[in-house]
Amino acid sequence: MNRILAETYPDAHCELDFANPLELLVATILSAQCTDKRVNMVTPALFAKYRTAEEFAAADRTELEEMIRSTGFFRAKANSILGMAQRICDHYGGEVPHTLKELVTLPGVGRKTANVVLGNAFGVPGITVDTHFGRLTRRFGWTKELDPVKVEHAIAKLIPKAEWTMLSHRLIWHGRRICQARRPACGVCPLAALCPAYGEGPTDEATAIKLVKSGPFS
DNA sequence: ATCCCGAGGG
DNA sequence: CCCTCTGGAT
Repeated sequence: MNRILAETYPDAHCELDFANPLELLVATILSAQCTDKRVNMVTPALFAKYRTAEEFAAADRTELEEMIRSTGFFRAKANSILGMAQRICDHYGGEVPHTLKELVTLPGVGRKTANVVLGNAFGVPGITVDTHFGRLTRRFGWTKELDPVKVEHAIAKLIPKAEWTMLSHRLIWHGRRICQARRPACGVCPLAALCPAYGEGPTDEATAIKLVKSGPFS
């Protein structure tokens, strides 16, 4: 299945628009529970107004909230951006740090966000277990784990490190285009013949979680 | 386990 | 109406 994914999505890549590590970090924070398409609608104005960690840290909270409102969770995200920028100024000389350990100390930055920045801004192999990655690897029967960290470790044993970042992009692309949460398009899926969840696949994530827990996939 | 919190699809 | 979208902090 991994080989077919690679052949189907040879050019899969991060679909958030960014020009430097700081922009990617901000865009990834905004992408929580939000489509990247919508993130890309608010970031041009945002990145024109705030260009450095210093400028983000000095941003007016209300103005920042209004600019990112449509991405949802806007108060929490504004708070994360302000705190993250402040800490980058205080502890990292205004530059986005390059390690997972340092990145996850930033407010609003968890393991998933840190791996996105490492993989796409710094070229460090990383597995980014988001909603798509978890759903697809469970449907494929690659893992039964629900905890993102356990999913990450399980896949790390199955796939060579050099492929981690591209696999993440490919699963996300496939999840967006074909293997959608609510209505997977099994009829046009290039993995159909190999997929344990073909046809009788769950049609929504809540159902999927219940089925995985009761153990029909193995 | 629950909260944050908006937009779009079915 | 209900679910989902590249989660993280409490």
